[in-house]
Amino acid sequence: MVLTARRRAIVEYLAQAEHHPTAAQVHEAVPGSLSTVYNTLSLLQELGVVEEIPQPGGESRFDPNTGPHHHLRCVRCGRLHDLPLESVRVELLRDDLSVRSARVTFEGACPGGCGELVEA
Amino acid sequence: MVLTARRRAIVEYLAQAEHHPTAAQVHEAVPGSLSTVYNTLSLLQELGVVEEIPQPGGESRFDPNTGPHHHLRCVRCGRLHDLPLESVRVELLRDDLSVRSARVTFEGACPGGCGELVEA
DNA sequence: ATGCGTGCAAATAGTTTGCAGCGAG
DNA sequence: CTCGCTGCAAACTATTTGCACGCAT
Repeated sequence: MVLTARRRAIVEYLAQAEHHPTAAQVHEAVPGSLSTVYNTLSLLQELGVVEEIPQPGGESRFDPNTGPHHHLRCVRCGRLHDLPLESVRVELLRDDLSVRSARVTFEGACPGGCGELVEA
Repeated sequence: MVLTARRRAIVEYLAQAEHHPTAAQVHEAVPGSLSTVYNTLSLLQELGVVEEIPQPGGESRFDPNTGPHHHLRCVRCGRLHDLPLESVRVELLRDDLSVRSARVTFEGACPGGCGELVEA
């Protein structure tokens, strides 16, 4: 596979956007067709550098974050923010379950408040 | 709105199934059309007695659990199990964020192991 | 008689795929 | 020349909606 200018643009947009864009948002932000966006996104998923995060009732968001971490979803604007592993403590208070990982999603407000009331 | 026999059957199936069925699974389990299943499920969501849990790459699952709780997704069979609030401890180690709730999803194995390797 | 639940079929949204063309190595 | 990225259009899956019928009040 080739790291073309188009693909680089998509990766860079994902990496630079702080809000885990939808496929449509990627398509708006970088030139190219929507199918190329989807193709690239699933390619990136196979490479393990991007993760799909399905949203209740809507479009999936795509998380360019390699390692495990947690999320804060803003209940006002729907944006998804990363929270580093170290800022959350999770503990499973049972020893009868075999578990490999834990992901926490908080619901709350954008750090510092968010301007828009809708999807951005 | 009326609690018909059909609706009661859907609610009871959801309540009794331990694995958070998909809409298709509900449809297989109770008589009636698929659209009625969807209609009823979204009705139940509006009433706040059922919650949609979108899955990566597939169909949403529906959780008949009223209150907040956590989940364990089996990486083998895809089933989603409930974990009561008390069996998990979550702590946000920052005070600059305003947060209303936290949901934890563990990835691991079915409690006691699961028979099927696929979706059930 | 009215209202609402139901089911069919059609519509929609999001995503995937087939295929032809083209540009880079 | 060849390989594979790209984009259009068509296919597909999951879900929603429009509409007509029928039962229960």
